[in-house]
Amino acid sequence: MKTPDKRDDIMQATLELIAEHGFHGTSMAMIGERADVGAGTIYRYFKSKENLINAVNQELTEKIIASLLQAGTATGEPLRERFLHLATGLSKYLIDHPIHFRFLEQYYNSPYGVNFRRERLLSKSNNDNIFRDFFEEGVKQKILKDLPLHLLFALAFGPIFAMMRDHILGFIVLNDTLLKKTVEACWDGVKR
Amino acid sequence: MKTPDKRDDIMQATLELIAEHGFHGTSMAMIGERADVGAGTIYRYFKSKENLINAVNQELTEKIIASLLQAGTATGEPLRERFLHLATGLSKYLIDHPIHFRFLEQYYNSPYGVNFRRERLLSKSNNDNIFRDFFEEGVKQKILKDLPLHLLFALAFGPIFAMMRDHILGFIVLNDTLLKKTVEACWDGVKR
Amino acid sequence: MKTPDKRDDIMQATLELIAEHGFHGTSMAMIGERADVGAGTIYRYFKSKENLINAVNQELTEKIIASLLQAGTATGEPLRERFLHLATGLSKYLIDHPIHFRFLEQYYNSPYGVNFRRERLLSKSNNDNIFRDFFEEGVKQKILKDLPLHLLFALAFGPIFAMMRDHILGFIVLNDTLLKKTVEACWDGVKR
Amino acid sequence: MKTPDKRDDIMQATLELIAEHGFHGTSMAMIGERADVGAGTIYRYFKSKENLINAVNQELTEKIIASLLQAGTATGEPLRERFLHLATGLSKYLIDHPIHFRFLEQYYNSPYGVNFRRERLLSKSNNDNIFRDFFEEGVKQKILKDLPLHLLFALAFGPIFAMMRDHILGFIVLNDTLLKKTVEACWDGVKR
DNA sequence: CATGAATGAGACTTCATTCAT
DNA sequence: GATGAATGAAGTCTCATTCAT
Repeated sequence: MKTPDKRDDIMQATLELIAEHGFHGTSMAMIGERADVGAGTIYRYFKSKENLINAVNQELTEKIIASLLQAGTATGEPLRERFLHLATGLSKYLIDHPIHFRFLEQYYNSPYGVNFRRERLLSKSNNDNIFRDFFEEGVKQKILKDLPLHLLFALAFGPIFAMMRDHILGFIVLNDTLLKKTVEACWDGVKR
Repeated sequence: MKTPDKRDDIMQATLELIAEHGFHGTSMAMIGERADVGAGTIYRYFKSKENLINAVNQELTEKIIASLLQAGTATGEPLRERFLHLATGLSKYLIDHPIHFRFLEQYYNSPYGVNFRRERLLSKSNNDNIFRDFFEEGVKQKILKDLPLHLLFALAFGPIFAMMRDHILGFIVLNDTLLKKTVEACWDGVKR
Repeated sequence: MKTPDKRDDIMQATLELIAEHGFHGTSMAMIGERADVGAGTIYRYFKSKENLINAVNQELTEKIIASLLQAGTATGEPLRERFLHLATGLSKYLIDHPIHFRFLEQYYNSPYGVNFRRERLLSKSNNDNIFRDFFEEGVKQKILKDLPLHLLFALAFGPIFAMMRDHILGFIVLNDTLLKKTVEACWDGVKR
Repeated sequence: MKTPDKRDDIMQATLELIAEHGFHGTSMAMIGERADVGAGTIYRYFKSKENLINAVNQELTEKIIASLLQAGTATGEPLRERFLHLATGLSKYLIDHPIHFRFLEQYYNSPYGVNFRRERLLSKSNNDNIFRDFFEEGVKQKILKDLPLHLLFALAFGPIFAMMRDHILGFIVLNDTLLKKTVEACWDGVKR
């Protein structure tokens, strides 16, 4: 049975391989092999390796946002609850998809990614931006510390990314209790 | 008479280029050119590219630790003061040496670095380990949250690393006030 | 459609160049050029230079053995006749293929070859081993001198290899009469 | 205490290293180190690597000839005795100096050596040539087979060189009895 | 004289990309 | 459309040779 969509196979193979072997450890031949596709075929769907990787990044980002939007709570709830929901949702997503996290780390530390990196999750042009909305409202309500948005973002999610690295390396074993405590600690960091 | 500077020139060139172009974006030829040295000369001082990069990493790590030890405060002081000192010292070092930060990020995301990554700053074998001592004491005194060391570390310094990324990209402009607030917010994250 | 000849072209080019310029005098670029093939193409067929050279050696060895088996005489014949057949066959093959002889000399004097060298023609594991069989039977029948197999081999074929060297250098011009006399002289050396 | 003659040290180091690691496995740096001499110093005594190696070859050849001349027997003796003396002397020399043999094999199979190879031991210009004298006289007296000198040489010494290779590789263990038998077998090969 | 640091040509090998089938 | 054989630029590393000290 043929796979319905070769494009998806290629992207999935790319995601896995780059998460595992890093950027330059992944050759187009490897991707072709894993996706069960001729090396040349990749170029029917993507103009270049850079292009392919950017596409994977984009898709991943969209998936995460979608997941967060779904997990997002009604704007009516107290800000603290909304934060806990958001941060827990993000954490759980990353824990469930460590490969996505590994890929994004590789991506943002590559020459390809550095150009894309600018203003992703906090971008003004991104109307769906849940994070921006959340932080702006929190500052206005004087519930969050009076700091630039980027700093609030760093305080809120920096620990979660750092935690993920240790989790993937096996330095910590996360469970619901531990995760809950950590997310609450993040709240302590941003709340006034 | 030997030119002991040549070794330093090579390491400096490596540091800058890798910070700028990443790991695989930096060729030995580029390093040689920037250091004003024949490509083959590098191999008189370092056995391989990997070796050279490990040496740069080591030197950088030592410099940072030295800087922190110097900035470290007497153990007699209250824990909160010690933390603010430590975190501010680290932040200032990184802000003053953004290239060091960029290099280390590249390093820890490379196949070379991943082996070194394990337990560096928190290593038991590292007797000078200021961070470990600090966190262990804080937990014992019930001043810090009762969490695994790695998580405390993530809460305390995750925001600082995230902040550095945005700072380097120019998304935030840091001054002493802002830095002070951020570091205090980190304390809020870890304190009980 | 695949070009199965390309692999042969590469092996032929390797054979000729190494026979002529020796092992380290032959670069992969030279091989590519002579075979009318991009340098990188060689690596589609052979994992490394060492690999390629081993393959050429193997093929050559097989060809020689095949040629000898074909020239080999019925085991019923007198031992002397069998020897003359064998030695003449080998000599003629080498005279007809001086390049093969040059290559093998290079090969057995290279670090690559030295590992292969052990027990090739006399190997117990080589079931087709005509030489071993011949010598063992000759000793048992008390027709050949009572000496270790390796020494019998040296007595029988040492002169032929030495002759080949002089022949290739043009010091001697061989004809059938001369060859016949030489081979008979070799028999005088091994017979009791 | 300083070594009286650096030139000799360099040649000795070259001899040993090339015998052991082959031609291209021996770098000028290695030679310098083994000879306890700066790499650049070698060039005070020898114009180039090729030059140095040719010098070693020359010296070795002279040593062997000298050794043979010394071991050579009075021309009055029967030819058979003279041959046994000669061949045994050569064999013993090579067995006692396996490194010399290894070097010469490397040398004659290198692009450097191939140019020198022409007419060494049988050279007309070499007045001391014991071998040539011996064979010519033997043919004239109708004691040796009526064959070109090169072929007689191949028959007489080809087995000895082949034997040496196996001896060095450890395939045969030579003792006086075995050597005597082999040398006599060589005589069987050349005598009429 | 002696040194050995410095050099750069050149070796082997990989890989993103192309193109004939 | 799909393929994968072919390519050649570029990367890491070695080493014979030079030259300032």
